[in-house]
Amino acid sequence: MSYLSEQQIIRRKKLNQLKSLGINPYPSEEYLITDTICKIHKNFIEKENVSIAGRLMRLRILGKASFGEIKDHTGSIQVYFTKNDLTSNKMKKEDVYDIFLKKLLDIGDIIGVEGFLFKTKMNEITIHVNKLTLLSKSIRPIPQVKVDKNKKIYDAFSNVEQRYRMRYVDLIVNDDVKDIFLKRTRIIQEIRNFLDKKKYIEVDTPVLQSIPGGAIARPFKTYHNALGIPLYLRIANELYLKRLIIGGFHGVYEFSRNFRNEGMDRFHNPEFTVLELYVAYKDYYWMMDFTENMMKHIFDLFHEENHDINFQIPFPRISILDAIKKYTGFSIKNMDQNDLRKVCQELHIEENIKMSKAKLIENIFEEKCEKHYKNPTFIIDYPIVMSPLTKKHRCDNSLSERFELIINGKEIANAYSELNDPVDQLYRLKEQIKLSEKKTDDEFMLIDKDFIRALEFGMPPTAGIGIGIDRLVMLLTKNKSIQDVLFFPQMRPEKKGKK
RNA sequence: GACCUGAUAGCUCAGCUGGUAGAGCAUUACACUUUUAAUGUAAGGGUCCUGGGUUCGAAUCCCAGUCAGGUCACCA
Repeated sequence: MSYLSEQQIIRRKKLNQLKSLGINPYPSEEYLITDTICKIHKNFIEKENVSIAGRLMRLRILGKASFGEIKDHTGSIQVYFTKNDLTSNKMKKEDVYDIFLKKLLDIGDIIGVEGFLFKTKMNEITIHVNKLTLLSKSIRPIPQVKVDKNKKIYDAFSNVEQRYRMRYVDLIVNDDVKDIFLKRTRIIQEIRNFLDKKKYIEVDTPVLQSIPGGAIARPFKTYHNALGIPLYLRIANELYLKRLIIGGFHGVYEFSRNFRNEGMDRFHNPEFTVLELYVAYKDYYWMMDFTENMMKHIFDLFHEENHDINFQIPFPRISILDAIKKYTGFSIKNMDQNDLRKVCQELHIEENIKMSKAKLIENIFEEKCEKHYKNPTFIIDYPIVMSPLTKKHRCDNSLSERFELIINGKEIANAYSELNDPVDQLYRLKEQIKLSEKKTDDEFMLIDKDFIRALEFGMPPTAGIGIGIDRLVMLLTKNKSIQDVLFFPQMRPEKKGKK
């Protein structure tokens, strides 16, 4: 047990005093609530009796009367206690105010109050409490954030490390944090509704995979004891959704938690959420139209009023080669690796002999072009070498039928006409391995032969898309770090001995 | 992985060129029956992130480490 602070010791003493007075600080009975705080504010009726429960956020004791503030999941309300009127179960009336309320109750405790509504002379809706019930004792002090009339915040609980490590405290104390996560949930619900209305089927596919496919990334590795085999946490679910399209589903989607064992920064968490959608008999042009409509629907519902991004449709469609030409002056079509390296040198972009054509082109685009696309823009027709799971472009063998949606200079979605030629697919995956083996010989660069087998049975022409949900939520809530849109972002373990 | 910045009371922070640690809120005690950043008086509360070093003396200077944030690198 680590050392306890003075305040923790005091609260533990109070806990024992409560018990010795016959008050259970953690009662098990249901507590009957008649109203939420939000409802009381909306439908105020003078003298109406109410019963609510929540966390005591503030307590101002002024002699024989006191004011407090109680917060539930819908809001906060002022409560008023007087020595004459306050009662509680299992306690003599004369002790309730002087001992229970004044000495044993703490800010942070979860309490239930019954009483009638009135307005103070400051015109604030308040509950005149007749009966006070302790529902859960808090033995650790919460940060005291104060807000004045002008909504100015004092002593905000603002240490980011503590906020992420103790998100529960962050949520108790910082109201705007909860709003971000409620919005995240509503965005996901709205996307789900949109897809369900189109009769696409929400599915679950394996998180534990023996061959981590569908992307190139370092996976997390684990081990199945009974089977005696290594398993990997999925880096993508793409190959499984395509198997379902082969199996006859016309459209499938999954909000996929993916795991990648790579660096972390404000855009990358080791686990993150992607919406993957695959629709049979469609191509990437159709998918662009679809994406535009879905995004517009979501933006109309959720974007902040003062957003400086213009979400008007249609979104411009620009080929990646044109984008590069526009922002660098170089026409890189048909360039080989050597030429591309020269271009990189001239543009002062890092390059080396080990980088593939695909990597070099990607670097040029990311360094010189991506940041210019603030408003939603489709970047289309990526060179085929960059896209091993994508169909060759119908008009140009060197290109693929792929697009990315860029918003605010960041990739939000990645989509293509899915490659359904099993022979070509096998060839391209082998090429991919050749390229990557130059850099690393990690064992996870295996070909998913079952996926090739599935393709051999025939996959309809299919359009697929992956949308980065975390980044979408960041965009719509105007947060600059992925950690702010994840309840529990990944952190290194805390030091031992920390209180 | 590299560089920059930071870590002091429960929370938010101050602490100068080295001299045994301060404020506000919170806590404790007293007063106060309409407060709302309640007020007044008094009190308590610290592994100054950890470990070394320099020094008569280190929160402060130096070295190493831990954790966090930022920038870059990595990342289809």
